[in-house]
Amino acid sequence: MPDHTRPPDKRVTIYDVAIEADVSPSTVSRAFSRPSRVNSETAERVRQVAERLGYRTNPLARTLSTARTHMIALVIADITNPVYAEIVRGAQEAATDGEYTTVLIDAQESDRRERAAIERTMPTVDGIVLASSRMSDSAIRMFAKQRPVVVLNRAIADVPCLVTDNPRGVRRAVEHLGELGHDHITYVAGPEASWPNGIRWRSLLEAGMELEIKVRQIGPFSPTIAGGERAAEELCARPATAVLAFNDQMAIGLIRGLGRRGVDIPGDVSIVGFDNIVAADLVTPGLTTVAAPLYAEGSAATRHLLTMIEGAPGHTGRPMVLPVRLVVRHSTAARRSAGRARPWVRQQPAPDPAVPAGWTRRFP
Amino acid sequence: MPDHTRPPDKRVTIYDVAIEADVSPSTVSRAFSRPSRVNSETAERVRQVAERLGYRTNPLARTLSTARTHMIALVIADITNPVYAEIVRGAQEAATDGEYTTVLIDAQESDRRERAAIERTMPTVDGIVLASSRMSDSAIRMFAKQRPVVVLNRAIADVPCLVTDNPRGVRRAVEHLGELGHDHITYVAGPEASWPNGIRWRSLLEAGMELEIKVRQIGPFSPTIAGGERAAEELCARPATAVLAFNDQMAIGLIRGLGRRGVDIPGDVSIVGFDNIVAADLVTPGLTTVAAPLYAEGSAATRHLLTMIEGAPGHTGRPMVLPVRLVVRHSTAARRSAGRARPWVRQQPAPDPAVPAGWTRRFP
DNA sequence: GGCGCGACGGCAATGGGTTGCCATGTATTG
DNA sequence: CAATACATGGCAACCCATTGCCGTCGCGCC
Repeated sequence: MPDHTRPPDKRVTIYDVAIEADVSPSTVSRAFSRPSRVNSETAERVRQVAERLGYRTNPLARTLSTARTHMIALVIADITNPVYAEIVRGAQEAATDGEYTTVLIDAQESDRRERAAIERTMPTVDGIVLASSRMSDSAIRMFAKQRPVVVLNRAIADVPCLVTDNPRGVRRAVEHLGELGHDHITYVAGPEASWPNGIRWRSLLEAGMELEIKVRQIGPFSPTIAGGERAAEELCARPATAVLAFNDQMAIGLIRGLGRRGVDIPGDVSIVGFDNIVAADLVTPGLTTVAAPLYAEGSAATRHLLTMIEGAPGHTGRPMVLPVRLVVRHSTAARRSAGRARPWVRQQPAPDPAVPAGWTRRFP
Repeated sequence: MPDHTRPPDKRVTIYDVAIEADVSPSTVSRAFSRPSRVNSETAERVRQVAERLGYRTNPLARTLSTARTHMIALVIADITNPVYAEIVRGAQEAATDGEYTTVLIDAQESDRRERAAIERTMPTVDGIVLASSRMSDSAIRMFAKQRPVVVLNRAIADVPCLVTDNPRGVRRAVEHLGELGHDHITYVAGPEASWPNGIRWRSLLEAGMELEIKVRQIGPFSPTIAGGERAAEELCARPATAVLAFNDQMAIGLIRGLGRRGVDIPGDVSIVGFDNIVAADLVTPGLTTVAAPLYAEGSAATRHLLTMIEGAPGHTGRPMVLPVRLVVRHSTAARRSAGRARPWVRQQPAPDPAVPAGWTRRFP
């Protein structure tokens, strides 16, 4: 029969179980945390009593003596960017498998916020996965000294890193554009603090060199749709026939921004993005983009972090690299004219179909 | 000068500060946790010593005696659904303002996972925000007995709830469709375990009754783009001229699924969604949808949770309700013919523009 | 029989703040 | 001036599980 005497708000502790099972609290503790250290019959009895009393080990108390919280922090640059959804999922799955809980930190693309949040959270987590950090290398190294850290999408000496194969991704994109007859590619840059931004540009320089395709850069712009739309403005001043955007959100912004100005995609300009977010398949035209195994990124980074927390040394040589692939959709096409890039023909943009008065056209 | 004698791996505790400041540990503790309880000069001195020694209060230790972890759990149905991004952001912002840390739990649309994750996390958080829970009312009530809980997008008696004004949203959508000449609306249902799904359908019934518009329902389907595409198949068997989808993702799936079958949107069918996710503005045609103040939802729910954690009673009357508004884009239009719904003219779907051989057409 | 060893379980310290209660000293009030 | 109130700070118990160390006991071996 259930125990109605004990006030229900009082937690059951190992001491309660100890009294009931007629052993010492340490035995109860050991019965759970190191069963091999106690006679199996005793352990069984303790477990039964614990069950009967509804004992649940208090993770907070455990934390205090073991100095392990069984929590990890996952820091992402911008939760609004759908790339992170799959990364988060992969990380959570891996963490849960290892009996760890994930604390998500959204840095909102801000170095300052990121640092502040990590500093606040650091004491309560056993390790950190930094996905696309905007902090400086030295800041990251500092954190890495205090806790196990795995860095995603960035290579930093002496810190375990996991990156996608940006050079190959860029190379594939450039080859693709080259095959379509493009001999100039404009890179639309994302945040300067973003490591992938740097490596993508450098990879583009290199690929351009090898394949004899001229490259140039505009930006930086915010890595968002709005950022891409701003880039579209700028691009109008210096037209291009092929564009490689830092990420899909910017590429989508470009498609929209250029589209509104009457530029035909892919007729006038071919556009390639990075990430293969869901929306890449939703815009018109569908966006050609370099896809990365997002789920695997989150999962692998987290698994590696957990081994480090368990005491493994942490893979600090060259970064582990994950493969990418080019997904071709409809935002890229053969170059229309073989001559020099000519100013775009400004067509009349399609007029906005009438909307009943009184209805909001766009949500601000 | 810095202290080089103390081993660097040893944390500075209140005891160290106490000795150095020549007060008792309790005074140090109070200097930080209840400054009013100690002379301001003493407090200042303690703070300076603490600063000099690099003391940082250990949240884990605090946790053990106060039984407050200063963490809350935010449970969302599917991190892949962009609606949650803004909700998460609002929640995080509010939590951070209140010095709380957020643990994100992605239930992956599964009742079972959701329960399991909450049970695991419960002991380490002070409260829970349930955004679009798929659990049963009774399960939620059970959790609510153990910890402060605020429920988002759902109304449950005796549990503080926050909902958006679904009836009004539906009403607006129906009025809009009515003005466009539609006299039949098909509701494409989402998960049965989703509360908004139920209320939206009921609201539609009611609005239809009042405005003399016939309604019917198909589904349920998964609340994803894929789900919407499946719904499109089914819809082809029983054509409609106006569709209200459970959410934007399904609506987008419908647009694509129907589009592929040569159905003209909005010419043949008008489609309205819910949520106003970013992608609603990206698809062609742009999706008319009912927008909710997502950031405010997350923020308000969290703020309310924090007051409950601080001891406030929790608003358990009728749920608090947040306003919505209809965002009209291009997926809705005047009904083409005034007669009965006629079978759709199956146009030839636009052929897929050629793609260089060897390139992946779509990322699986 | 004597010695050594392993299995088992208990004691008590530990982790780092928090807080109820009491002691002291100062300020206020009648 | 006595009496009460308040401000301040210390003591020690407490939160709860973990773990190093030690004692006991039984068994096996020489």
